[in-house]
Amino acid sequence: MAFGKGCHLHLIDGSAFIFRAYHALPPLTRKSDGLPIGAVAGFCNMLWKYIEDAKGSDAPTHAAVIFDKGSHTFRNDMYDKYKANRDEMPQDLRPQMPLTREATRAFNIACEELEGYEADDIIATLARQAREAGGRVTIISSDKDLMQLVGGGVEMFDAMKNRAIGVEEVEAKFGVGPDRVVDVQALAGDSVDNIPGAPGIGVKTAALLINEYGDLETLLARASEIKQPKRRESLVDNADQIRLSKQLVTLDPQTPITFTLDDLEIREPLVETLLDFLNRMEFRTLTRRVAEKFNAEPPPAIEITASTDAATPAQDAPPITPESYVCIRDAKTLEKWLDQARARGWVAVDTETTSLDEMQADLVGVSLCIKAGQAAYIPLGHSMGEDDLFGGTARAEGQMDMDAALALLKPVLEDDSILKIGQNMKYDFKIFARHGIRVAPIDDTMLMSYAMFSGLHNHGMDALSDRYLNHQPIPIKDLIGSGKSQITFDKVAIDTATRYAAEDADITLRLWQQFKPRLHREQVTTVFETLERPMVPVLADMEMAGVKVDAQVLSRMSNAFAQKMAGLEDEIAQIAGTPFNVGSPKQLGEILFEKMGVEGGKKGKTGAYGTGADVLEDVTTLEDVNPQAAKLAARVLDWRQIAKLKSTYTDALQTHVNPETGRVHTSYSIAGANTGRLASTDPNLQNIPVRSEEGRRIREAFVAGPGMKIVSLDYSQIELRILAHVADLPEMKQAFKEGLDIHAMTASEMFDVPLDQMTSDIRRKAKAINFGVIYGISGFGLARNLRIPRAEAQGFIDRYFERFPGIRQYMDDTVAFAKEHKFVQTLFGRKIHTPEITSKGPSAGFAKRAAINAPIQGAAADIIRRAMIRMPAAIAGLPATMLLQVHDELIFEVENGAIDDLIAAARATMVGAAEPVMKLSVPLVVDAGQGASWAEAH
DNA sequence: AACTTCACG
DNA sequence: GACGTACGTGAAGTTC
Repeated sequence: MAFGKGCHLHLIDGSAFIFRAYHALPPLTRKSDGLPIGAVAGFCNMLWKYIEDAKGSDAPTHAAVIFDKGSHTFRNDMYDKYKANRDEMPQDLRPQMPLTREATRAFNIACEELEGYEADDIIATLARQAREAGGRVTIISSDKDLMQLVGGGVEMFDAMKNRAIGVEEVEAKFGVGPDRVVDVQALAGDSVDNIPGAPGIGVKTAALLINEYGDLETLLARASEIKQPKRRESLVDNADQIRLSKQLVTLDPQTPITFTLDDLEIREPLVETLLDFLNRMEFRTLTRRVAEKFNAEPPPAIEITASTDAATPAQDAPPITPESYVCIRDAKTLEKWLDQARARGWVAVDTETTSLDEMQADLVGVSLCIKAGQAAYIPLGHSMGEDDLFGGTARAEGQMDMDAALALLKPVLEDDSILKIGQNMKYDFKIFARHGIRVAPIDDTMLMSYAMFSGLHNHGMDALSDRYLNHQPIPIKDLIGSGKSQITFDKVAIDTATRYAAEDADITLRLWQQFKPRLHREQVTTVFETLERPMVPVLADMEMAGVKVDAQVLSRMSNAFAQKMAGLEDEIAQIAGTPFNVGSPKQLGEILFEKMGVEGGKKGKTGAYGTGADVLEDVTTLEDVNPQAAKLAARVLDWRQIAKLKSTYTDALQTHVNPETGRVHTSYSIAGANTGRLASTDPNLQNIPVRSEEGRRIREAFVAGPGMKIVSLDYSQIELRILAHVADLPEMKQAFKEGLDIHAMTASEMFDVPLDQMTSDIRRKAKAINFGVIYGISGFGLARNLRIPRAEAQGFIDRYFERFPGIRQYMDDTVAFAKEHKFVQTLFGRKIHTPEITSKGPSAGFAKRAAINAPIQGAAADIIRRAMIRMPAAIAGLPATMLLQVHDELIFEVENGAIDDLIAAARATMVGAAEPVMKLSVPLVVDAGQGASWAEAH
């Protein structure tokens, strides 16, 4: 079809795709030969996503990917410094360039480039031709240099933000229409491309001038009339340079291309060619996806031969074949399998249940694996798929009696000489514990992965299997469905369940065989054995104990909150002049910043006004300017606080009270947070309110049983103490040894104020700085936190570094270490990987601060883990139970008569938790509290 | 499912 | 001249 009216041309900025892919991904290499391949992988994924996304109602009729060719263009002949400040192309990107062209052709998309011209010029030429032919054009790019082309049927599309860029967006960015963009760019220049422009004039000023004088030539002609001396001189003195800049930024719409628009017509991918290319690149996931999409058979995976990578599955491991798994239906067969486990000394174990909540889940079956490929499933609680006449479910045929099977399993699961291997063993541990079996000893592939790879990827079975076994397990959704029609596992047919469940045990064993030797190579065996694995029984016991929560107290609070909210809603509707959903930030933003005319509303990346608490607090100060809005903001803040307390706490907590135990049982994820911290879920009991008076009252509902009290012990300033130790800060260490107020001491050092003349405001500032340092301080962040000018904040930081030179050293050393090794380490050897540390752009800043914070937050996490692991022995014999951990705090339930003993024993354990492996140069201090509720104990 | 907001250390 | 930043989490509600 000839290009013409009604046609729609997509032009993809290929170089932008490549660089985005390169910087977004870690430096991946092809497994078989180590060829750098990350950018190609990202590029292919982006192209694939583009193709999928472009299939909508506004689908293109023609499309092409346009690349830059070489680095020398006609602009270099005009100006030899053009793009001269660009870094050389990274070494590992260079060999990927031709592959991106090959990839484009493999997807059967037109692929064009032209010697001596930039991709932007070709795009300009094609856009012009398409417009002249009466068609429409969409440029897939967010490059500002292309914005001059927008308008009259040409628009841009930012594929990352999923956002169209039309005339309005261009005007928002440059302050002028697309036809004057080059004038503004000529004046403002561009440090990235080394366009000189007019010194001292940026986009804002340039737009102002162009809007006033109409265009660049008029402006330059009348430059002498400009009042501001700086601007006038800059324009008068640099007129030639500005004209040159304009030539440099203006795209050439007449490049001598040798193809026509008709050549760019959309073509279906040639499936075989495409799959062959993807397979040669060894992109497993994408190959599979593409094959699935076209219902094609994926080509046989490339054989990996010359690899020393431990990720290569053992040569002798048979392929994973779910059809070969055994279903154990009688005692004799089970005994045979258990004998195998006894003979080998290990067995991989996995349980299937009816729920993810271990406290409510019923056991449905157990799977075992004793050797890669040799796995079995023991169905124990399967029912018929359909309900019977009486609304109950009949037990499925061919299953062992549950008690009989567990009686055979128990001696093996509790046998000291047989290692039980699991993936996320805490889950199975709890299931078995509810049947009177304490599984030990254990290994856990999830925790092994966490010890070795924290920060690199998550540690779920699907991710590990895909990554380390090159195998995608049967998705659970295939068995039980999803959403409303989801069924419980006991309803799954036994033969289907056998394939799924035994596969999990098989995968777990294979992962374990691969990980076990690698723990040593990665030098994290001690971390795994002293900080990860022992947490499993400790946390399982805490979770099973649960904490008593008085639902009546919560219910009363919920009712009170509901009344208060209703009152506030009425008041808010009245101030706004119209009722609206107060819980909708979008509606609130529109009312505040449009209807009520509050100025300075800032839109986020989705185009919605920000209405966070800090923004609303600023609005409340506008009493004189806009009293109605100030009042509205204040009421909304009140409403928000109560709504949060009600929905997240007083309402939700009630639903988490277990009907059998009358207590709330959280679940801790051991491998959730990168730094070694735990995370609490379902419900999260690590973020129960405390900072506000109203919120703190929720803790009154966390109570002790009759004759008992809640006891709380928390580390005082543990992260600052660790910082003082690792960064070697003599003044701070001394202050901790003397038991001084550390924030007051910091303030005194920094602001030269004697301790006896300290004010709370100065101390507050020092406290914010102390925290800031732990987080990888920046002037901007501190300024925002303290609500002071940025320059002042920067002054504080400079002074802090001057007074505590060890800090700067620590930060520099940590970042340098991270850059060299791609991980950082805690005092106890825990590794936290920081793959982003070498990336460019904003993510580099994030990675840096995370790298600075991780060893400190991580060491604190290590220390409380050590205390928790020792705690059961330390308090054995006392009528006390450890219930909760909140990062630096442990909460116990203790009989009244044993409170002092408990505090003494637990405090000693916590204070000495770093020893004997680590002798800190600062003391650890533990504060204790007690009471009828958590509110009183804290 | 993504985004925004807000609770904690 | 402009941009975009404090570290680590989980849950609820709205919007698409």
